[in-house]
Amino acid sequence: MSEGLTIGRLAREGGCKVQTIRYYEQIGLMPEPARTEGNQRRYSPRHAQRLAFIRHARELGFPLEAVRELLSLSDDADRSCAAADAIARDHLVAVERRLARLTALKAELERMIEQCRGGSIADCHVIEVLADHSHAHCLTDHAADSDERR
Amino acid sequence: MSEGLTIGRLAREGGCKVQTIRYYEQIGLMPEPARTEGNQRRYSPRHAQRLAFIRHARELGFPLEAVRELLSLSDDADRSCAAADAIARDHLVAVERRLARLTALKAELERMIEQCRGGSIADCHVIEVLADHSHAHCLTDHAADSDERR
DNA sequence: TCTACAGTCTCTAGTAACTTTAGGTTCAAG
DNA sequence: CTTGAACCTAAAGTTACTAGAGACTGTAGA
Repeated sequence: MSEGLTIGRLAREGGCKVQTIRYYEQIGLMPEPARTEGNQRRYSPRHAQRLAFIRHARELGFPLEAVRELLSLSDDADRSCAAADAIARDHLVAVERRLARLTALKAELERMIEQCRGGSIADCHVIEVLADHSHAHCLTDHAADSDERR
Repeated sequence: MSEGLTIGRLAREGGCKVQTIRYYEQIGLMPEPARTEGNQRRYSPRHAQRLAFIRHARELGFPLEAVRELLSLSDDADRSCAAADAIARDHLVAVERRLARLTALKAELERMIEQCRGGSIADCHVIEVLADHSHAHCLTDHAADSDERR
């Protein structure tokens, strides 16, 4: 007869783990829900909505801090759209950088593998390419670093 | 008059931070270098080569564990190239998955931003798209999750 | 009503790959 | 001989969770 969703159901709906929800609560992204007499969390549809928002933003790759900002914007419907737009634009730029980098990596990996035609390590191109950075056939733009790592 | 590279110079050459080198030493990726009387590290060209290998592999996005394997393969020039090839192939698959995902994200972000034409949050599409996952215009393939996060 | 057992609770620690901080020591130049 | 940049160790912080331990709750079937 209990009211509301259990954390397990909410997790299934939101496409995440139970622990993730508790984690979001702990860091203040999700509000504390009601509890049963036995101290178990029971969630309302509003909670489900908020989790959906968070998960969707995360799936789009927004870092949690950006999600937090986005949430505070959406809580206050009168403010201008500009801030949300700026966050989205920033993120787009980051995504584009990562994309460019990954595309280059893919090309280089394919070339490395292409050249690997068995034989011993002594003339393995995979190893060789890695060992000698200045190798003429290195396509990677090393100026564009610290994107992948961040 | 000291022999060898200081850690600072090695870091500059390798394109990483001083602390990163100490970290690699700590986890056994870089061998312990000689020390001066005053206990400072002094590196040989061999160290520089090894760091270059590691950094290059990292730039290509290989996780440190893969780098470790690759290093042990390259230390032993008689073994078959097949293992290195397999690692590279695995990694290529991972890169391709991330690439596909990022491409979809970019499209969705662009669409979100495209639709944001000022106005208040109440009708901001950035927020709206995030809030309503089932929105018809959501392009993201949510089956392909857990790539971005990992 | 009893009992199983899946689900829940809190708390702590672990993950990758570093980065940062604190508090001190060494090196090389002027 | 003094200054200041570069170095040292050790420990904690970062992101976004994930996993485990050990105990408790909720509910469905016998």
